[in-house]
Amino acid sequence: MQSKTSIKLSSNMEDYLEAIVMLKKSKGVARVRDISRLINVKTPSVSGALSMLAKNGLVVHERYGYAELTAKGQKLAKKIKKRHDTLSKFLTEILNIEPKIAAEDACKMEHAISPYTFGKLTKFLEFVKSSPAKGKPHWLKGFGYYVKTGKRPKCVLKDGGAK
Amino acid sequence: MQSKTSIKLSSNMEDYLEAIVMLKKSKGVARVRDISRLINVKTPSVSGALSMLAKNGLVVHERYGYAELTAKGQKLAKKIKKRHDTLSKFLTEILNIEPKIAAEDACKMEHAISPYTFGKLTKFLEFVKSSPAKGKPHWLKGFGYYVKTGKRPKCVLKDGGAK
DNA sequence: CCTAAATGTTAGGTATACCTATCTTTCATA
DNA sequence: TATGAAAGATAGGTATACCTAACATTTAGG
Repeated sequence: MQSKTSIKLSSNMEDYLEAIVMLKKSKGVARVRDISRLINVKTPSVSGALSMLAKNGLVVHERYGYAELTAKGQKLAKKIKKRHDTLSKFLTEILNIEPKIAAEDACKMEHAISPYTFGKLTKFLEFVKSSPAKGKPHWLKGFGYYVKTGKRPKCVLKDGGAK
Repeated sequence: MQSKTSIKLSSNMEDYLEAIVMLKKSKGVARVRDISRLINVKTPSVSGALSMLAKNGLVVHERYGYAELTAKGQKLAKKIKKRHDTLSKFLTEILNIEPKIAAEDACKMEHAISPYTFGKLTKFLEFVKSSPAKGKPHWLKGFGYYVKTGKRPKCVLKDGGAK
């Protein structure tokens, strides 16, 4: 029926899906109560969300039972998680934001990023990580210094020429 | 009444505020019809939004008249615009995303970014722009090369040592 | 095994943010 | 200056995403 192309889920529904994944990983099962605590809503909201997700073929949920992802749900959840992780990594590793704030912001921003921009961000992180420097590349350390002191680091090697 | 501290506006209301600013700048006045066209909603939605914003003291709107920002509305709008511009600049200048896509993504992401993260992003752009190199710093050109070719640029100056 | 607390569901209500249909006002111009 | 088209407002409807209150089921201790 509605399983033709890749479903477009609302931010909220994506959050529920993410919560289920996290709980399965951490507790083995995803219960309504735990989902509600995780995303700070009351249990009736979770019940409603689960029937929504079930209607979309992403979740299986028997009355009074656990929430389980279908294959389709898992596939979607994996995409969502990747987006979250990439954004989170960018915030912590590039912008030097504390993990707690980064996690919060990633949670909100992950719903707003387009596949194209996600791709570019992924490439950017790849590029930074592939630096031949051990740990952070030189310029990124320079950014840390700039944030701390408000001044650019002394230029050991002038960054001028090169195509 | 509710004008005590800085108002927390919904993403949608922020969009209306932005639209008013843009129209004032481009056309001199902000009409309901133009707002509706700009953010792709019907005129009754704009009417509703304007009374909402008026109730919050951000906009003055006489029946059948133009929408005007109050001082408070202008202050808020300026903040929102800055957030938008910063995000947009990051997407275009750092991630090399085409202006059109960048604008769309910035529109969605700007509502999700926290003040803290916004601050860091601002600093990051500052840092990049303050590079002694003419134009983009060397490492950023390297990223462009990496996106195009999938390979790291030949390291003219080995990026290894340095604190 | 049975009951009380925890958990889950259902029903019904609120707020946001849209929409269409209909009515009112404004304004350009014939 | 009268009028019809454009613009704006209002009324009423839909969908999402919450909530509280009340009811049902499960489960863990006594």
